[in-house]
Amino acid sequence: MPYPTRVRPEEIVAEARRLLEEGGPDAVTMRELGRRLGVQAPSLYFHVKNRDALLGLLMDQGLEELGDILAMAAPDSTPLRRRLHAMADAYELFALANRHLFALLFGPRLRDVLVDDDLAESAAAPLLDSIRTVVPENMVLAVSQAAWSMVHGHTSLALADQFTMGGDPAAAVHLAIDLLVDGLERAHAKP
Amino acid sequence: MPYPTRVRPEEIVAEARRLLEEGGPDAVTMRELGRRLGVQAPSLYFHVKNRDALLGLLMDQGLEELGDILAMAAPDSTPLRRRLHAMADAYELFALANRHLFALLFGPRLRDVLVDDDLAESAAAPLLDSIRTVVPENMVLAVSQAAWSMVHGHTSLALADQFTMGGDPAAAVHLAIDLLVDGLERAHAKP
DNA sequence: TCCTTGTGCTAACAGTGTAAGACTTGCGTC
DNA sequence: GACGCAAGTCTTACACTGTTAGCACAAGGA
Repeated sequence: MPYPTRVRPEEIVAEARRLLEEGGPDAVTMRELGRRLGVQAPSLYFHVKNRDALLGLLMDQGLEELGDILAMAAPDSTPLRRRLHAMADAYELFALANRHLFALLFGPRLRDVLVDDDLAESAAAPLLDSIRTVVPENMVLAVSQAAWSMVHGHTSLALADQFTMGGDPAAAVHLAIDLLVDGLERAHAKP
Repeated sequence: MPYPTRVRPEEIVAEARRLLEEGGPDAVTMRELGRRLGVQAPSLYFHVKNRDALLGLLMDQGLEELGDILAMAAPDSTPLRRRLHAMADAYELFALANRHLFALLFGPRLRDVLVDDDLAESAAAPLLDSIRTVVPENMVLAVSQAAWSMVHGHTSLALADQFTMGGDPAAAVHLAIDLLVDGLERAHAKP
């Protein structure tokens, strides 16, 4: 290292994430980032292609964490109903603890920024595996998409503060999951 | 009007909406807006408090349209299942035809911008009314929230291009709706 | 004719992302 | 020790953003 390196890429990503959660996407500016890292803004471009690419790195990191959390939340042994409830809760918990990162992940696609497909796939794996235990293979995808839609919808509506009419939206999701599982178990006697 | 007025507020909103759909939120800049309306950017501030307020007006407009569309899509006469399917399709159609406006409506809340509560309430009315026909009053809210979550989740995931694993996500939603309605009808024999 | 009022203008400020190019510092080699 | 090379940082600059302040103009009423 031929120069007293003042900042490493991981530090940039870490600080950017802090900035993101503190003040939303608009708060992660290259200048403020540099300021906090004791470096001029343009210097950051040596380590990171540009701001969008940096956000892309944050997205990768977020997706990986989300995948881990979902995997942890749903151990194989428990019955489907419980697994889905646990995953739904974990999904929402992650979103609440990382509002802006979550919004970044599932918001309008950043131009020219795409997350790693493998990451996305492995994040989805726990859900697919759960569903597979109770439904014939040719319906796994559809049912998984339905369940994901359900949980994701509830989460992003809750995040956007859209449940202004009261009630207990989280309970509503659990109820819907139960209805869904009931219907599936009745329709397809498990082999 | 003591001066040859060059631009009216409705025109500003209309042009802003065009800008929004053409290039996303970042494309609606005060200067480009002025350029298209034959007016300098600062002049717009005479008619509109600021950019965020302008986006707020767009949101009001969008919410109203969405409400109308949902109301049209679900005539009272048809059975619940069909109504929900129709509303789900309409919801998605609106979102696809107004991607960025939809993202604005349900994305992370703009600071200091809140949409008209009455508008939101009347947009939600058709769904609530539909649900009411098949479920006891004390469950209407929960079931409505579940259905909305379902449809909204599917829509925003589709919009964000997240269904990369193939399948037919729209069909998955319809399937889930059917399971939900089946479960409800079985559990609560309608009075 | 003059004054008020509505509407527009220009100029300016502070902030943004980022490209270009100059500089510092340390290592490896003669 | 001197030299060059390359990594990492710096300064400078440009074009763009939202927004405010203050001025200019046109028309209608007195």
